[in-house]
Amino acid sequence: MQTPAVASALLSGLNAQQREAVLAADGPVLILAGAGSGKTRVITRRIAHLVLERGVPSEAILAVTFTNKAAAEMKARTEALLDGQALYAWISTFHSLCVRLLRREHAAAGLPRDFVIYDQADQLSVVRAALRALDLSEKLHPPQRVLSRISAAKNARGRRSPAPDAGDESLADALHGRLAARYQEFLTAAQALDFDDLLLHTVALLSSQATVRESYQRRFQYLLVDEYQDTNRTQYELVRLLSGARANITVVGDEDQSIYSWRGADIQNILDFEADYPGARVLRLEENYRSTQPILDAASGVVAHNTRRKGKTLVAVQQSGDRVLLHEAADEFHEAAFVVAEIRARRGQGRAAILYRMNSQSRVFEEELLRAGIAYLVVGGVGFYERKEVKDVLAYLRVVQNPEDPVAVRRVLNVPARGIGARTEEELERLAAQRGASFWEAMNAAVDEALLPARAALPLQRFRDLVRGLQEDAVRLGLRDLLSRVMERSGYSAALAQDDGHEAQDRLANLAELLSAAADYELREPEPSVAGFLDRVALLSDADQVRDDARVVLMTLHSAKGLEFDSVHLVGVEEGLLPHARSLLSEQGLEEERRLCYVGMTRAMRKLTLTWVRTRQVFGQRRLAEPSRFLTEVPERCAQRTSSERRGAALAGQARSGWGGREMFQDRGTGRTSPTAATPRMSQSTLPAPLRPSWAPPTPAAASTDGTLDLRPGVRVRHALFGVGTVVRREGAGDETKVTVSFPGVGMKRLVARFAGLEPA
DNA sequence: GAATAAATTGTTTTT
DNA sequence: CAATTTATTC
Repeated sequence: MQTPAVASALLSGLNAQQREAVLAADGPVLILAGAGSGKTRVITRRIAHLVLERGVPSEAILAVTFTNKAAAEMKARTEALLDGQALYAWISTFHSLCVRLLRREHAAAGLPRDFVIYDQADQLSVVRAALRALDLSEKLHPPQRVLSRISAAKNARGRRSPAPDAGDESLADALHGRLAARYQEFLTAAQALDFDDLLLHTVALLSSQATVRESYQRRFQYLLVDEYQDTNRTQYELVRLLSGARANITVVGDEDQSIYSWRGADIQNILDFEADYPGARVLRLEENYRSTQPILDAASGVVAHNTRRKGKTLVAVQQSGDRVLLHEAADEFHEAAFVVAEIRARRGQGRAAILYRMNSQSRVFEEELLRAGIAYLVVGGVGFYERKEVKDVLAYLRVVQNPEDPVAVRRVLNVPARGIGARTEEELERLAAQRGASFWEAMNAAVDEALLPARAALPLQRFRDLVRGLQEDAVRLGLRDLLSRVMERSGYSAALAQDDGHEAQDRLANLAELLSAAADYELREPEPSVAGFLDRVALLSDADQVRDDARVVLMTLHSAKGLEFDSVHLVGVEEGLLPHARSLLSEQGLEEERRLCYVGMTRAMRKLTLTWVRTRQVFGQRRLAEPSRFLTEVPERCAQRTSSERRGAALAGQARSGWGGREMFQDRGTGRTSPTAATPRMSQSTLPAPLRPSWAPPTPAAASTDGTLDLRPGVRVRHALFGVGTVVRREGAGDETKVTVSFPGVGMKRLVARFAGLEPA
């Protein structure tokens, strides 16, 4: 029913295996897609094929990925194939799919309409509260461990994966049971769902409510799941429930890239697919388009040492290429110097990545890059939305939306300092427990019934008035304006503005950036809302920060999955680091580390370098390091070895000599840029520029600044953070214009007009 | 109650 | 080593 032209366009440039995958008939399909085998290409073309040639309405298609970035890319690439036809398919992450579903069906799911999502930091405060309630010490029960046990228990009920440490004493189990119960009570009281709950509630909804289940099964006739090897048990069930008896399900995955078992991912899901979905077709994509043969040989050589795998043979399309460079450095500083020198030498030859096992390894590389005047982007670590000031202001937003959220309330109760101390807080917690009321209710009672001395009650009352006032504002203001109001009325920005230290300035800049992000969201989203913004922020992942225009990117091996770079530098390839010491306890742990190494190596398109050091500073002490066992698994025929005495030293010298320049540096985590004149120290300094996560297309440059704004001295202007002020002085012209503005109650501020976002007042 | 100084303590990976 | 928690002073 379609023209042959379209059909051939969809299949052009595909190999036989890929075509088969695109054209596969209805029913369950498992695509074992090796690294770099054109997996996304196959998925997008399959969707387009369903729509264009099989006449499937696009809204009947559901595609699930693990990161927002992957979802955005899949959507964009599919749209490009549809010849202008609108795409109504749901393409999203597991977690946003669940949020979307639960918000629509909150009544059937038995959830409050405005439930909030707790991220890990929030979860940890809940665990601490549970420990306090049961009078247990954090020393004996590290909140982090408690949390992972709770999470494991929540997901483990059922078929596979026996409880993680089954040999535990029943006493400890009982204790954990009580902790888990308390934890869940607190979440319910706060009308909050954690990441696990999002999935679990969706599964519960679909399995208990036949009408709801059937309506979605009817709607989603075709289901595609990416990175199937990383699904956990709950995600597995969700997929099963949605695919129904029809089972038009296509899953794509690679058991060699399963690296999230510690988060509950069950490699068995992909290994058992054929048993779970009888009659499944299994297709293999074994032609690699990304890497050169030596890189592939090296990576395959490593992963071949694993036993639990289906096994496949990847063949590179690009036959020739440089050997893999294996480099030994004296210490981490030499290692960084060597890597940076390499990156510098390959400047102009595409994107480079520095991949490491843990975030703390990034620092030395950042310093070296800074010194060399090379712009870079650090993904993960302390991300933008994890910064204190950002979390604080967002917590205000949460309180305004839902004052029953005690984690948020207690976070901002005394921030900035307003005379509500630990004593008062404890008193309120006790009162809440005693009356079986929420923290917020207890606070109201304390104020209204004068249960506390005036000295404590007065600031509490002022805090309550603040929240109530903001709640009124929330009714009429948009997100950005509300946020701005929060910063202003809470005194948060004023408190920061009074402190003229470096740090406070950076924080102000971050808040300005948060405002930009909010404005950006409002502009882009068809139906912007406070809840929607908070949802999005909570579900943002590190990998979402990766911007395609960053030439040098630093990140963990985990974050690198699904990405590719012209050159990859896998650093710290040492025993205890990769494989990590904590994973050596079990054979499975070791195998996962090996897969991690494999994932890192296969990110490289043309050039791969593995480095390790002889000594490394750990615990603040210099330790001897040992080359990773994985290095011995790299076949010698595709390797070239060097060490820091020779080439590294020479290149390092070169790197040091080439200082300075006028490069733009990208700041950690946020991807914003700031001009730096070769500052030898690490700089957190920033100028506000719109935060633009990679899943959002760039905004047209037009409506950003208004050059028309009159900034002569005496003019009154409004600033998002500082409120209304009077221009005192103006310097420079055009983009360089700087103004000094006097804000009552804040003081004099010198602002770059282009970035300050001033409005006439 | 808040701001500083001192001490302690822990480091995998994260939707 | 750095980041966070705890003691001390104002």
